[in-house]
Amino acid sequence: MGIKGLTKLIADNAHGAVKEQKFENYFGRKIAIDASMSIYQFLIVVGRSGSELLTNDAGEVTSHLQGMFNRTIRVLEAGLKPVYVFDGQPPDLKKRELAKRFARREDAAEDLVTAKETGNEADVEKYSKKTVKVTKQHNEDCRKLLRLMGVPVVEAPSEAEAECASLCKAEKVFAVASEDMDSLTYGSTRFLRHLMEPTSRKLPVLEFDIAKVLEGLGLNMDQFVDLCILCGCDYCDTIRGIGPQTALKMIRQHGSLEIVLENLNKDRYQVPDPWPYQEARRLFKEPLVTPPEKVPEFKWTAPDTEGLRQLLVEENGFNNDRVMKAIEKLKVAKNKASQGRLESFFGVSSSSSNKRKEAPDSEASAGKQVKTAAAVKPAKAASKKGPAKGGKKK
DNA sequence: ATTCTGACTCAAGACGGG
DNA sequence: CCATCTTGAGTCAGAAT
DNA sequence: CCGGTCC
Repeated sequence: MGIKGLTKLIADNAHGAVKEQKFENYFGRKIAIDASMSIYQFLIVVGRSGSELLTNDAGEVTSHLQGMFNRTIRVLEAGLKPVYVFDGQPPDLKKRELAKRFARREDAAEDLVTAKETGNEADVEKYSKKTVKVTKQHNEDCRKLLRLMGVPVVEAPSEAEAECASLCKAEKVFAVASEDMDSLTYGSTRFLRHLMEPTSRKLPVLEFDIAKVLEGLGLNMDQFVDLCILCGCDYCDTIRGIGPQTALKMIRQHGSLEIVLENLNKDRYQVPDPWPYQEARRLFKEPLVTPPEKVPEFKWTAPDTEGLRQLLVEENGFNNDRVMKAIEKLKVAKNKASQGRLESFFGVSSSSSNKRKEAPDSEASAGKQVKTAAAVKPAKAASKKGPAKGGKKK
């Protein structure tokens, strides 16, 4: 579940590390996205009524396809270049955490049975959400769908978040989009939250700049990783009595987990018996990922019309007209996106952007990007609600 | 008065028509 | 050996320091 | 912008 309390800690202590951005600002950017997390959300919410989801004639769930298809079209229409990253084998250290989640799901499954028997609609709704799991089949379906849509897919050897961060560090992508704060712990240089929310919830995209996070917290990257472990992560239990506040205080004071432990009042604080912080640290700093030089260059190709029709219409009962219209959108989006990011801003082409083989959009990303961010600022101030819309959700 | 815990809750997509 | 995997935010209680 | 529908 990410890093406990890290959002608040950064908000309180590292002002300026987070910028509010607009979705449209990422035109032309390559963005790494954790696929499993998206699929999970689709299974929770798309087409659900009671404990039912969208299904094909064979009774197989299709909510994930519906969700992934539409969202990806949306993303491509906005000119973003998504790279979907799928999970591989979880590290051993995560097994205990996974077992916990498994148990929680089983409990929910029991409650669900009861709720169905007693006919309690609200409870059926509640518990069925908690029993959702992303299966291998869902992942396969989505990989197939994305490939047919011409969107690159990465299969991570282990944690998708770690792979995303690695791609970002190597500048294979501009940023990582996730809701999971441990993207930062893995070292994503640029990290986006709520990238998909603005359509549904009108939240601004939050862009975290890790360099500024470190600056604000007064830590180096190694210390930041230690801070995250001390706050609580998927790999280690927390030390009772130590939360985000004291964790930050202690790391600032002592500089590393080793020294913190040396100076820790063992009567006051009890360190969990196996507390594999060194192993956890290793997983954050040197996770199992594809070596960046072995990552093939990402390509966004034209959609395979017949393949999509076969998969969605023939095999899964999607409405033919809808699918065809959607494919048209894809084609249009592809043409629009094939122009560079700079052209979309200035209306002219920049010849310099073709020099490097891999850098058409990472060169603009480096330092100058700050200027465009500054240009956006007034817009943010102006967007301060108020006018015609009213804003009340009734 | 501050800080952490733990148990709890809630909501989560996207499109198109009126 | 098989199949596996979500997450955050907010709040409110009570306990420890 | 709200409400039903998507499969």
